[in-house]
Amino acid sequence: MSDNLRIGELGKATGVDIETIRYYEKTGLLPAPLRSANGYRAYGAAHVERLAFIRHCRALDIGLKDIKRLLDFVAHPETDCGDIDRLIDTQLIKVRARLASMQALEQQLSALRGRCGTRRVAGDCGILQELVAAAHGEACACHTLTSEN
Amino acid sequence: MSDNLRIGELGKATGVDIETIRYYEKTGLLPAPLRSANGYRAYGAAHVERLAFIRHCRALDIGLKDIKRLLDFVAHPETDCGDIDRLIDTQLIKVRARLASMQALEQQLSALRGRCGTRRVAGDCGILQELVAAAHGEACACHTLTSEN
DNA sequence: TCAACACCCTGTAGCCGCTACAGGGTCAAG
DNA sequence: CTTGACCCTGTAGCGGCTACAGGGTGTTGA
Repeated sequence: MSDNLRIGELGKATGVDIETIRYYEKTGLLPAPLRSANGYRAYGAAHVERLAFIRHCRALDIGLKDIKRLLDFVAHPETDCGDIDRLIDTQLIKVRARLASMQALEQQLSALRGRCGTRRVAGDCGILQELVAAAHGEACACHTLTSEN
Repeated sequence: MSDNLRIGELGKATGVDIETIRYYEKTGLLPAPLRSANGYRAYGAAHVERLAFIRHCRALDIGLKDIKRLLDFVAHPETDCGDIDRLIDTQLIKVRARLASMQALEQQLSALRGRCGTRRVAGDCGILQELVAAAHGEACACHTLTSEN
């Protein structure tokens, strides 16, 4: 049913941009499909499935290399699955760390926005003053924030 | 006092990598310093200040272009400060949007991790099964999550 | 005296995950 | 027979660094 799709149709079916699909092919993430007589790519159901999987993982912010690893696991179900746990764990740790630093960031920024007075020129701007001052202050919370990621 | 610093010293003083400092110079964010007789860059107090400001803004995840704009405001205090408000506002909106999608992400991932059973091969892995299934499911929350940023 | 070492220089290429062209071909409808 | 939507390849660019290669400088200690 979902056979012999052209790239645009595959894109619509999975919600992935055409250029991105070609990029995935180039990097080996999505196998090169057959070609129809005119040279157009002709995708089958397996491609739809695989691309949907990729997109789902990307939505989970999993890197392309890790997605490749996961796809290898799918292809070789006899492998030890502990690696999958670890992959997801690592991902979770990464995400939580970023989450924490984003929260700190949000605090800083909304505090900053609160500094804006009613003056109309940059010289009197509370935000700017705060930014300049904070760049000096060693006690600023965001200085411990930089060694994230 | 903090005059005639070499690039390594400036780096230490501000916590910015040497290569990054040179990159900032190349992109015009940090003005090119004088050179000492041997051709080494010789930084002054103004550079320390400016670089600290840049670093602080980067910690707030403000883009280099916007930092340039802020520095222009600092240099021209007579400008209308409404633009600064708007810049910070935009930044805050960006950060909050990302924060929300990161939170959704964290939920997804920790749910995923919970799916891991005690099986030892990838074929039985609950995480992998969930990922494959979720890629199909249109009802999956993370599909609405992709149009973030 | 001279070798080891830390530091500096320029320039270029690579990272990730796309995105945006340029410059062409294919094909169905009006 | 022309318009327009779609497809092709290939390359370059984005942001914000990071990592070389291939060289020079300057201090320290054997």
